[in-house]
Amino acid sequence: MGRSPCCEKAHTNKGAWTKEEDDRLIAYIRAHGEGCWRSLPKAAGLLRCGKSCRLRWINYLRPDLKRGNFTEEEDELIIKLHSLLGNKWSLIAGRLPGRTDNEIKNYWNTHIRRKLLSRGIDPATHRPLNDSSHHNQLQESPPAATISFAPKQEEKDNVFVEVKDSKSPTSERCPDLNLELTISPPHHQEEEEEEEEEEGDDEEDLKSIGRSLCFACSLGLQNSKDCSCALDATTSHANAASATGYDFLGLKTNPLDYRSMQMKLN
DNA sequence: AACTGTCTCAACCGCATAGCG
DNA sequence: TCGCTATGCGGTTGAGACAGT
Repeated sequence: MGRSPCCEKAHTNKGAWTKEEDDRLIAYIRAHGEGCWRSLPKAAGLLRCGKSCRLRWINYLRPDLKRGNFTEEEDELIIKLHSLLGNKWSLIAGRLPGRTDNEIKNYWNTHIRRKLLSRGIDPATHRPLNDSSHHNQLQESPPAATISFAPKQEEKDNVFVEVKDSKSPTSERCPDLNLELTISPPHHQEEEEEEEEEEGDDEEDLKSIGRSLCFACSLGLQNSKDCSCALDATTSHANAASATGYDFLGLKTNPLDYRSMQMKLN
């Protein structure tokens, strides 16, 4: 037995939305706000399931959507974020105000994938296509654990961003994406990659995380009494702040800021 | 003009998980 | 603690637009 359907399919419309349906949905959300998607269709007089309403609103009707071509800067940001986060489209969308996860996912699949391939880069792994030394990592989702991206030329003398993700194909300790950022001096990426190919188990992941932050800090509890960072308190806590996403990629915003956006309804 | 192949993107589907009683 | 429901997410599909022949 499968799970029961999310709605009474016999009495719901499917497919493209009509102008009238859009108007009804917009009018209802303006009056009552988002939420209660299950009951919304009935209340709004729509013959749609709640999921469909939610998707239509989020991906198409929301007033804060940009709805234009992606800029070159957005392209590059998406590529960087994808190399760090993998196919976590909603997290990526959280970094691109006015863009939806669906839009970015489509754009990735239709444009950016091709762009990377034309550059000779595997869009799944963000490594050179002919880089056979990493063939074991050729998979649909990029290796989300311990990903580093090389700084651009002009960034090489600056800090180097390294991401530790405890949810990865090789370590499934935590059910939620838990990005832990550390900032360290520039180092030799090649060396580290070789080292990690040999390690590759949870214990080693934990060790490498522990080098930068204590457990409390890695959870974002940098003011906790449990903090036991051996490192200089100031710098380690600055790192912890970056781990919680305050300055992720220099954007200084909350990773999920779009979710907390106030609806700007007229 | 008609046909065919390709591309794009809105929408759907199913699963995971948070929240609640 | 358990079971159920609602919501969110990522993968996939398919209709329509467009380009090429």
